Formats: sequence, structure tokens, C-alpha cells
Amino acid sequence: MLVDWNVPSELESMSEDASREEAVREGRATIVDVARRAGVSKSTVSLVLGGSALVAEATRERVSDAMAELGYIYHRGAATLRGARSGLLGMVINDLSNPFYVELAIGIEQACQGGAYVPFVANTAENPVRQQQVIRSMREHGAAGLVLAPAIGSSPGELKALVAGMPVVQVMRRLPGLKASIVLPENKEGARKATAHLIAAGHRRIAFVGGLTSMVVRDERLAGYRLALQDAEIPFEASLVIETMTNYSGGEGAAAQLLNLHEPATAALCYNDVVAIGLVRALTEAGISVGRDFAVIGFDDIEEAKHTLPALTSVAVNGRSLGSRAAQLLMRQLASGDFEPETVLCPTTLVVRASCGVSTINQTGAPS
Amino acid sequence: MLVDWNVPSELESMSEDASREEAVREGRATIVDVARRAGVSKSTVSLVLGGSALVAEATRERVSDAMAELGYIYHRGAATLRGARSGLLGMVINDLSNPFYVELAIGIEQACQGGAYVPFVANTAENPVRQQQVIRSMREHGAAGLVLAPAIGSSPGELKALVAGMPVVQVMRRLPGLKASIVLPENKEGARKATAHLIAAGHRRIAFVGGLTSMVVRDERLAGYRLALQDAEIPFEASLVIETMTNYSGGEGAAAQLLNLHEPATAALCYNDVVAIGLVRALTEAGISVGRDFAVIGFDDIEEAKHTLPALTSVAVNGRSLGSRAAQLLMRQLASGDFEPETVLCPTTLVVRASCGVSTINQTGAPS
DNA sequence: TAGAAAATTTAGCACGTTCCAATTTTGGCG
DNA sequence: CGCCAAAATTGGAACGTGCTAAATTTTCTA
Repeated sequence: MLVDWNVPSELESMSEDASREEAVREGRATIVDVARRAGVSKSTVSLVLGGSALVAEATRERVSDAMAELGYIYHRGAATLRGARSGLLGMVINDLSNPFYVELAIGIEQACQGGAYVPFVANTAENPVRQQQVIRSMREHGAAGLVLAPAIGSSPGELKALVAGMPVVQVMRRLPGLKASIVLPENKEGARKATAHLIAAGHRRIAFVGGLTSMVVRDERLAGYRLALQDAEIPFEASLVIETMTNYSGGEGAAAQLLNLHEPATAALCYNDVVAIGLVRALTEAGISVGRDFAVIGFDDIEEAKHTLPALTSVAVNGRSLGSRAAQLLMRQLASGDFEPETVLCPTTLVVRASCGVSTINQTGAPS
Repeated sequence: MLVDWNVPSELESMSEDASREEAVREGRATIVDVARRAGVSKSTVSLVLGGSALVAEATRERVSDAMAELGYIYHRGAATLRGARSGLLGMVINDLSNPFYVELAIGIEQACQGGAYVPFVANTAENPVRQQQVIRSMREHGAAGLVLAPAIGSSPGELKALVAGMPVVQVMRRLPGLKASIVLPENKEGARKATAHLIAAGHRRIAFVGGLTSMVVRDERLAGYRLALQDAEIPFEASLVIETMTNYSGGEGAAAQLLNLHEPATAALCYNDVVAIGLVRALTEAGISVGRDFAVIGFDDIEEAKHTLPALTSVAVNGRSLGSRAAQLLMRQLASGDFEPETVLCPTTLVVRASCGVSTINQTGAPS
């Protein structure tokens, strides 16, 4: 069904010769309409649009006025057809209901502000099928490149064909088979630092809570956790590692398991802040004072972490800067035409707040 | 700078006659390439793409195979040029760092799942200038319609010209001069209900916290608050209305003001949950037990509200359904071609949790 | 003021698609 | 076997823009 585009907005004061033709025009004004109105050729209008230095100041002004009067809107579809860049950057995000990925998206957006690109977000909701659709759709619309936070269970094989010849920057998760750049937080080192902090505070029964075995990021964080234990010569204990969904309820469900252990945990490093907040909540409801009787550390340092009670100690990943880095990398690759994969590791910082119950006194204490 | 598109992906097994030509081809495969490979004309390929019933089953299959082999990607730019719908729905959101608007965006996304449209998010960060840019960019890319959560301070005049002839559905905020549909929560009634609830619990010093006078939504919620007071014959007191930024810090800052009043407040209805959470946090830190000594009610019922301590009582707006409604309305208008403005009011529900300290005992108590 | 040089403007094709009208193929039936 | 209708396929003209090469105008130089 064809809808009537247009409805030429109220134009006052047209020159008499132009008005006849414009009254007849259907659809949006084109470069040719502008040209006619300004009394130049369409080539000149095209030059004005491109900001070319070739066109005389007076002409440029006349053309600009004509564009304003006609409510001219540039037709990018036509331009890409001719080979121009679309100026679209696709961002394919696996879970927008997770605040961390929202931060990531905002970071990407911010990085695009100055540049010539407009970001274009889609949420795959961890659904590989939807991810395929979304990426295809972005290509169809001529996206110049992709920032991809892959959905769990994406198959690199299918993606490979879909993104052939287009630069892709992965964030957070690495898809093994995909030849593409990647921007990652220092997951392992961050988890190591956090765990070491708990150990330094005297904890020895430290749990790792959240995520599922299939998740690459979790593996990295878990590896950091194990490394810290190893450094402190504390034996690793499988029962202290709890798999959950990575949402609030996941964390809430883990509380009981931690407390019912034969020898209960006294501290937990969580896969991310959302899980940690759920855990804190459930522990508090169970009558345990988090920060005094039990230490919890999260991961990501989302905005919300500052505003829980007690405020959550967290390994700060800074989603915004991660997103910005990814977008910048992508834009740089687009500008240079060199799509050689790069890996960018973003440092993590342990932000100590009340939930791990470590006052400055303990921080300098002996490591057990 | 022109970048090399393409890099034709590894194609195995081509028929000998086709291989010569394809080896030479630059750029992405076109409908003509597919046609050649399948041994049909480009018109037939176009019909296959359109799912036309005209084309014979055997032919359709041959064409589909050719498309798969060549990694053909539909070029929407070219199609819109010829008059086809772009299939793009623009979503212009004022503040993606507010979880409520994220919910809204997710709702829009979900509504688009089945349909023929792909949503296209942009965050204006409450910046009217950026909003202009973003809307312009969306038009340039051929967006068929817009869901618009207007930035504070948007000027309807400028927008009007920009969206002329394109259906727009506003959400949450109404721009006075703009002739466009709008989807709104029942702000006034929701605020009235919440306030009445506090009054029924015995409170008489009830504050309204958050937002700035220029905000239309706030005016509506404030009106509901005043209405409830009036119904209970409690005089309105200007010092109980506190303006703040609509973020966590805004709520935090309000706590001191509320407690330092000549006659301190005992309850607060907040402009939104984010403000409410900030307020709860600051009150708790000041040693006040929220839910027992002080009642707080938020607005929006974001996911986070369930997970604070105490859990936050809130007027549930359901951002997702609001977003879905908006997207559905827009798609319906696009399908029918009838852009007559409509107003959709979404009901709100008071979700009672611990932060307003009302056990069932108090709920039935006398109203003052 | 002619002629050259510089500055500015323009004609026209190409891009990948859709749609219309026209053509070819198929199948049924006398 | 021929004819006709229905089914399937096709050629070619747009659509709005960018770019190249060429045309035109203006400015400068002698």
C-alpha cells in the first residue's frame, strides 16, 4: 500500500515561475527541484551539499535558501547507490535490559557524536536467530560497519558469510571463528584483583557466583578468581562456584546455596553487578548484614552499584569507554580502509565500597 | 576516501561461464549478478524477492540458490529510490541512561519483531540540537515514521518542518504545537492514587520530589498529587514541592531539604523511581528507616524498584507496553495511510512494596 | 582589449531496484 | 495440429544522487 509521502509544508513567497511546477510536484523535494528554484543546475546543488570549495559564496547561499524554502531532505539511499558512504554504524547488542550494555551503547553513541556516523541500535535479546535478521537488515540498509556484542550461542559460520567484507568490532565477547577486531575488558586481571582484595581482608571461603559455563567472559573472570586463590595457596573448591542466569533472580537464588554449604562462604565475587545486587538483596533478607558478616563484590560497576545499600564494591569496567573505544576503532578502520583485526584490552579498576566490608584498616592488613 | 567494499567471499564451485564475469565483479553482488547466475532476467529475480506468486516454483528455487551462492544482499537504498518503503522506524529517545526509557525502547523493539519494520534507536540525551540532527538523519535514511520521546526544551516549530508529512507518535511528553499522535501514561490519576494511598496511611506532610517546572509530565503528576490533597482537604504547601534533576543525585539532594523543614515531611511521592531511589538512599544514610519512619513512593516501576532495600512502592507505568503501544499505533497509521492524531492513555497501577511502610492494617485505616 | 588562466558551472552517465507493458512459454481443448 | 487463454518471463524506463570531463564565465596579464 502506497502512502502519500510529502504534504509540502506551508511555503510562503515562491517566485511565480517556480510555483507552478512545485504545486504539481508529488513526493519529497529533490536536488533538481532545489536547482530549479535556485536557478542553477543539479550539479551545483550537489556540490553545495558536498561542501565543495568550488562553488561561489553567493551561489551557495542561493542554493541553501532554496533548500530551506523547499524543506529539502537529502536522500541518502540514492547517494549510497552511487557509491557514497551511508554514514550508518550498526550496533548489535545482545541484551539491552542489562544496564551494562546500555552503558556500552551510550558510549558508542557518544563516540559517534562528532563523527560522520549515526549509530543504529538493535537488541538481539540473546537470540542468535534475531541476531542474524538484524545484521542482515543492517547490511541491507548499507551500514558501513558493525559493533557487535554477540548473542550467546551465535554460530560464527553463519555470521562470517553475513559480514563478509565489512569491518566488525566485537565487544565483550569473542566469537572464536570470526576474523574481526575485539574490544575487551581485562576480565581475568580484574577478577584476580577483586579476589585478592577479599583474601587480603581475611576471607578464605570465597564463592564465585553467576553465569553459565558456556560464556567466554565468565571463563575469563573465573580464571582470574582461580589465579588469586592459587597465589594465596587457597585450594579451589568446585562447590563454591555457582552457576546462575545473569539477572537479579540469579543472584537471589544463589544466596541459599552459599549459606547451606557444609562450610558456608563468607564472601562472593559475582559475575556481574546485576547478579551481585540480587545476591546482596537475598542475603540481607536472610538477616545477614552484607559488608559486615558477608562480603560481596560485583563486576562492571554499573551506575546502580553506587546506589544500593550497602553500596556495591565492584570491578569497574566502564561500559561507556568500552563502547567508545569500539566505535572509535571501527571508525578508524573505516577511514583507513584497513580492516586488519586488532585486540583492545581495557583496564579494570576495583572500586571499593561498603559491600565488601573492608575499611581502610583491613586493606593494608596481612594477606592471611 | 573511498574504501574497498566487497572482498567477494570464498565461493566454491561456480559454473564455468559465470566464473569469468564474477571474478571481475567489484562490490556486492547485485540482482543482475543473481539473474545471470540463475539464467533468468533481473525482473524475475525482483519478483522472487517480492515473494510474488507469478514465478514458477522451479525458477524460484534456482534464483534462491543463486542468491545464497553469491551472498547476495538486498540493496534497500536502491529500492526506496524507486518508491518502496524503507522499513525503518525511527525511535528518538531523550535519555537512554534512564532505565525507564530503556524499557520503552525495548517495548518498541518487541512490537517490531513480527512486523516488517526495523527500529532504529537514537539517544538525544535531552539535547534539542542533537534531536534535530538525529531526526534529520533518520529522514535522510528514509525512516517511514518516528516514535519520539521529546527532549526537554524541544521547539515544536523547528520540528514541525522536519517531520512534515511523516507520521510521528510522541511518547511520555507532549509537544504543544506538534500535530502528532501521543501515547501517555495516566500520570495524573496515578499520582492521585499514590498520594491518596499515603494519606490513607495517615500521612499529612507529604512531599512531591523531583523534576523541574518546565516538564509537562511532572505538571501532570503534580496535578494528581494536588488533587488527592484537595480530596482529603489537606492544604497544599509549596515548600513541600522540591525541584531536582531527574537522576539519583537529585533524589539524594532532596533528603536534607525535606528533613530540615520547619515541620518535616513524613512521606514523599517522587517524580520517578530514579529520584525515589536516590531519596531512599540518602534518607537511610541519615539514619531514617524508610518504610517505618518515612514513606517513599516512586513512579514508573522500573525493574530496579523491586531490588532496592526496602523494595520501592511505585506507580507502575510499564514502559514496555507503552513502547509497544506507540510502535503499534505508528505501524497501524503507516499501514492505513491515515495519520490523524490519536491519543492513547495507558493505565497505571500502584504497586505497593515496603518503602511506603503500609501493611494491610494501615491501608484500611481512616483517612486522617 | 585580446588572450590566457583561473574560477565556476553544467551535461550526462551510472548506480540497483521496481514496475509496466510486452513477449514467450505452457497447457487445454476442439 | 492449431488456437487460445493462462502462466511465466522479460526489456526498459524511471527513481535521486555523485562524479567526470567539458563548457562557460570571470579575472588577470600584458
